[in-house]
Amino acid sequence: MQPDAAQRPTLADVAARAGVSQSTASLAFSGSGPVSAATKERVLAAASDLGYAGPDPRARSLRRGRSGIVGVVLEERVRAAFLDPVKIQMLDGISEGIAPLGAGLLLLTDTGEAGENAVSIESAPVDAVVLVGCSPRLGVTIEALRRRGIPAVAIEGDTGEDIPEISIDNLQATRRGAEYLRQLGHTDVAIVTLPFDAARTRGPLTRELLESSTAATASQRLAGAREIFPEATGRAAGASSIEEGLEAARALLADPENRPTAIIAQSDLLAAGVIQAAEELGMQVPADLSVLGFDGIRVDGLQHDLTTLAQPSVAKGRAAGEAVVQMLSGEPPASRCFTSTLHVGDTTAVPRTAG
Amino acid sequence: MQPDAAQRPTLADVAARAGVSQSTASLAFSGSGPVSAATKERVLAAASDLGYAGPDPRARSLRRGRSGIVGVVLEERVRAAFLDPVKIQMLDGISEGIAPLGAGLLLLTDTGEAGENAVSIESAPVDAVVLVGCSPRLGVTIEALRRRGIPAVAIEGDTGEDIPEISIDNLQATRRGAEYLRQLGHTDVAIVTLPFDAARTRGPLTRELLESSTAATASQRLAGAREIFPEATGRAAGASSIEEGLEAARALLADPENRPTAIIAQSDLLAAGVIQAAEELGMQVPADLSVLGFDGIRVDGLQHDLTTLAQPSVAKGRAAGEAVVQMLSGEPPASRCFTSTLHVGDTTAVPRTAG
DNA sequence: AGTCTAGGCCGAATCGATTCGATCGGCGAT
DNA sequence: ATCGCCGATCGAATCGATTCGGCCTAGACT
Repeated sequence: MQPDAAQRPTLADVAARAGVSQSTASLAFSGSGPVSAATKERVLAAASDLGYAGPDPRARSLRRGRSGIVGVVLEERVRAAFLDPVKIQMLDGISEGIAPLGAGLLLLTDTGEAGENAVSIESAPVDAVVLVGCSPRLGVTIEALRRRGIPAVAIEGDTGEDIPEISIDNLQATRRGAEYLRQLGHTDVAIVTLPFDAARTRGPLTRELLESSTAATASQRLAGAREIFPEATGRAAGASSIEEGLEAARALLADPENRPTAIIAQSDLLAAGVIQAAEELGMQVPADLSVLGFDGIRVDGLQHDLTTLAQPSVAKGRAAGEAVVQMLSGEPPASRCFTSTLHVGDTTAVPRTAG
Repeated sequence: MQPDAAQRPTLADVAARAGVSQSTASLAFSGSGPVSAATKERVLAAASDLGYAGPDPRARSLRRGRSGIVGVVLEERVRAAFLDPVKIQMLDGISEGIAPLGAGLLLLTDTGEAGENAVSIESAPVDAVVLVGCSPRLGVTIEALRRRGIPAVAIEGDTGEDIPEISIDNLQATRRGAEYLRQLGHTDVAIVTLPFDAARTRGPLTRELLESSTAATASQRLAGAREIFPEATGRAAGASSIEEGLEAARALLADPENRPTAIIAQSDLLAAGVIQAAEELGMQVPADLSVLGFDGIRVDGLQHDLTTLAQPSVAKGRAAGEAVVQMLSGEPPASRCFTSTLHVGDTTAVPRTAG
């Protein structure tokens, strides 16, 4: 084993030294039971002598059946989530929402890869989890949680199950944004979407791709756009990032003869990439190309005030955290749907009349 | 208990149904032992029938002595850490560094408040922890970890113990920045520091405050500045935030007759606050006041290109994660010290010659 | 053909604490 | 004075899995 095989003292050792039974010693620590002040002090003194650091959380949680940990399932590498301001805001909100529990936040990813020693969703000592983001693997994850009997709440995920969902008006919001573009006079609009499937397939919006979609957010936002522009096509990005937006937009704008006058991006980061691509090609935003984002974050380094659909990310996280608290206290949790607002910045304008 | 008292199946149930012993069933799951393919399949089938979701992580970690979780101790509320870009970058690096473990990342705070059910540093099922940031409570925390026998690595914390430390050249870097200010011609320089003590005392840099300092980072950076400007004084902020920088700078610039020509802020966020305060007072940066930051992050909304000491935050986190991996595999971990570089932006200039 | 070997499986101890039910004085009430 | 009750404490079962040592049997080697 470990080189420092010097056995750490256990509650039994402490009890023995204090001359009380193990059960009494336990009571002295947890405080959940009648113990005389004198005895308690004696136990604490013995613990101090022995360098006992308090009950082992592993044993405690085995016995109690609760670990005091809430899992947060991110759909991607932790690193990627940290780079996404929306995720950070949600995490922030979640941490605020579960504060009354005093529980820790365990970051997990939904990649499906489970190493030998790895802590995955299938095997993490959590009392509840919050599913963050529209992960394509949602179904599998939920099934695993159900089997383990772990309560869950989803943020932006069409679970189709009995787990509460915290969402926003993806379809209506996008429709509102699209409508704004139409009012400005746009008719030729392209879309850069979030990933649709588990493989995060990048490329044109083929019918197969859409039909195989497991990502509700991307589908809903697309549907909202198509209620206004039924013919609109575009490309799916491999993630919500500036880089992916750049790549998708390069493809959409490749042919100078045949460019849309506006691009609807399903996230602000994608929108930032789109703008970058347009400027690379010598186009001006919004004169030559209007760009609509989604999220309402500030994109670092972006010189524009993005026209976008601002969603209350922190509030979503907080609501999810509160739902967790409710579930753990036995109350039936409620789903909630928040509303996004259209922020008009300087990346949208009347289209330049085509020649 | 829980309303869903329908007992979840245990390994024993699975074993019984498969007609094998519990030990064999365990082997079938963990794969660490000789089990015939047929038996293994039978066990797995039984598990599937019963809806068994795999070994309970709580029991497993009690027996194995490892939880597969690495704790990250933040010196403040999780929320605050999420708002600090430096922290996020470090988290990012840590997650990258511990990737080979496949371990989860548990976010913990070092506030010392331990509620009834709360998971604190004293009682979290972690295999190791990374102490992030220069928490004034470091000593107490480390003592608790030592008693529990949990290996730790500190980022920016003078532990004075045998735990490895990942740091940067705080003193030398600040001296370099201060030297640059002196070369520009500044002689009257004030300093806005990070908190020195557990109470995060805000206010003038009194001798008592400095002597009671438990925060190495603040002390080192101050020492570096004073090697160039021995007489420099200033104020301690209550945290690394724009708000705190604003408040400290308001005090330092309160008297129009007696203003420094430059302010050294111990973080970029503080520097942003300083700039804001100066502009509030009608001063121009850098014409009326030079401002030097520390960190090298991009501060959202800041219109300046801050002159600052850029530190490799991600690399620090990654190094810490790697050190954790080493410690858990028994190797003696090594401390590392990274180097910061002076980035000259547009917030520093030759001082306006005093009347 | 006899013995040795090793794979495959089982029993039981163990990890460290929590908690239910029982025991035992001592004290207030009748 | 006695009954009953309550607070303090103890014993022992329990949480759910891992793992060490031992046993059995079939195949291999001489």
